Amino acid sequence: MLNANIRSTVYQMITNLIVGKMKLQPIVSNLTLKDRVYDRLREAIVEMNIYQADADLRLDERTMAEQLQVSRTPLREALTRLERDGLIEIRARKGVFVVRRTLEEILEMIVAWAALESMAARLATDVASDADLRNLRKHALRHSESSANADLSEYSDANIKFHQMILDMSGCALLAEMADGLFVHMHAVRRRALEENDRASRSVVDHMGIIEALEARDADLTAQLVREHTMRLHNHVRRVWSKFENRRESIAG
Amino acid sequence: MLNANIRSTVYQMITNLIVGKMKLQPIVSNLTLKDRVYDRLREAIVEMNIYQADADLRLDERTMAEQLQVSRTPLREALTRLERDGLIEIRARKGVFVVRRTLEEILEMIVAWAALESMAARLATDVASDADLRNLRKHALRHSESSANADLSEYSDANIKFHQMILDMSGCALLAEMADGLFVHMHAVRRRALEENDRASRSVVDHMGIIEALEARDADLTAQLVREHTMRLHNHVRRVWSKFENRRESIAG
DNA sequence: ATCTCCAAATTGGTATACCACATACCACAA
DNA sequence: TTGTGGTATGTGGTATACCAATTTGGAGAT
Repeated sequence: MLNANIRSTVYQMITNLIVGKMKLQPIVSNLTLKDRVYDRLREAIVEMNIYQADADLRLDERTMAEQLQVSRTPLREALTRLERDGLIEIRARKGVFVVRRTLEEILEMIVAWAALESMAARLATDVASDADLRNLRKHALRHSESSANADLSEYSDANIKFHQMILDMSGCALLAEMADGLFVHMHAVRRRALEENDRASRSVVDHMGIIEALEARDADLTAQLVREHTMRLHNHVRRVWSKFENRRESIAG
Repeated sequence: MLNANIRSTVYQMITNLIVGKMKLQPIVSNLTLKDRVYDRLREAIVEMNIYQADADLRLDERTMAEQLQVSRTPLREALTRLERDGLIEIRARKGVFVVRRTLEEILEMIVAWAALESMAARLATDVASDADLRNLRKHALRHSESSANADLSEYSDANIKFHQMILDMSGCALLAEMADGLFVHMHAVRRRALEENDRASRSVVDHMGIIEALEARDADLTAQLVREHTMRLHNHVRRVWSKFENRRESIAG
């Protein structure tokens, strides 16, 4: 099958050659089965509601291999990567399990996130272009309404986007990448955190303050505001989740 | 062989039981071949001088499998993890290559490190015990001489330890863990960075300032000093490495 | 009814065979 | 000599078979 695809692609190229107009192509994708399995599993795990009390955290290699129509070998290599991501845990002869993060771990992730984004914001005051800042302000204004309209689903996405924009504006790709790695683990947290009383409106105010500090090119102030903003989420999550943990019930349900 | 090891371990346990002196069992290590191969490869790669002009960055699966006396399967799973760590790159049907970080990437790692350790130091001003701080000061004093004695090898290790202590004192394991992940990539950088004129003595001064800020429990000042200290390394590396990059020579030789 | 113990099923771990693509090499022609 | 094409070989990718440890369930004893 793959062979046939390559053959037909090459055939197409030769045909183009004969006709005389050569354009060249990027040829075949380098994506291997392992990569595709990894992407699909990662997506599935992130979307899954792992904090449901009755959630099935157990993954069976042979079942998955059958569903994905691949052998266990590339599947296991994908699982190895997911394990390194901290999304699953592979216990020898016991099974593969999606990991449930503890409240403590979630809080630590938020702290790390605060550290990274705060530094990103600091750098951004120096390297971000005026156009970047205009973009950021535009984005924040456009979506500030959705928080008032209680359209929290939309605002949640816009909120995430806001923070990603700051990370990108730092010009330091690694900061953004590392923060992304943290976000993945907080999928179940992010939206819920907003769905609480006046969190959203407070968030809008914070964002405006950050934008103004950025526009003023005030590195220290910007870094401080971003850090405090994220640490407010930290405090909020600690307060709210404690209740759930104590009741030993679903956290994200 | 592995089987024999397990057998002898179990035999030991039974013997202990019969003799009457029960000690409890760590049982067999849950370390699988994959894990052990991963550890050994990681160590080997980190120790390897990848920036030598004539360094062989190519790794051959079958050769390694033979040397390690394991099949390619666990080896490849270890390689998958190393790839996710960013230490190697697996190119389909081309080979496995140890990645050479560019100057740009090294600089970004230092920035991220600064972000993490600065936050760690900030937290430490709040949660570190007085005993922790005494320990830190003792460590710094003990090794400040080696910088003067030009015993840079020893001071380099002590220097790393100093920063790890701060990360640990934050009480946030994730910060320390993420910083560790960055350190691995900078093995070839760290020592060299010190082996330059007065870097070491300047470093000692910085450290003392950080300790004093910690002891004063001044969060903002501590965070600032740690950040500035690491960013000085950033500037230093940028200046020094640029020469090497231009000459296209060894960086860590 | 309950407990003990063993055998079969389950499950991840490992070894091995084979495939398709990449590369190097070489024969041969211009 | 130089360039072209084919072919042999090497490499990572994948599939599959088997292994060892664990779990499970039920037969048999108490």
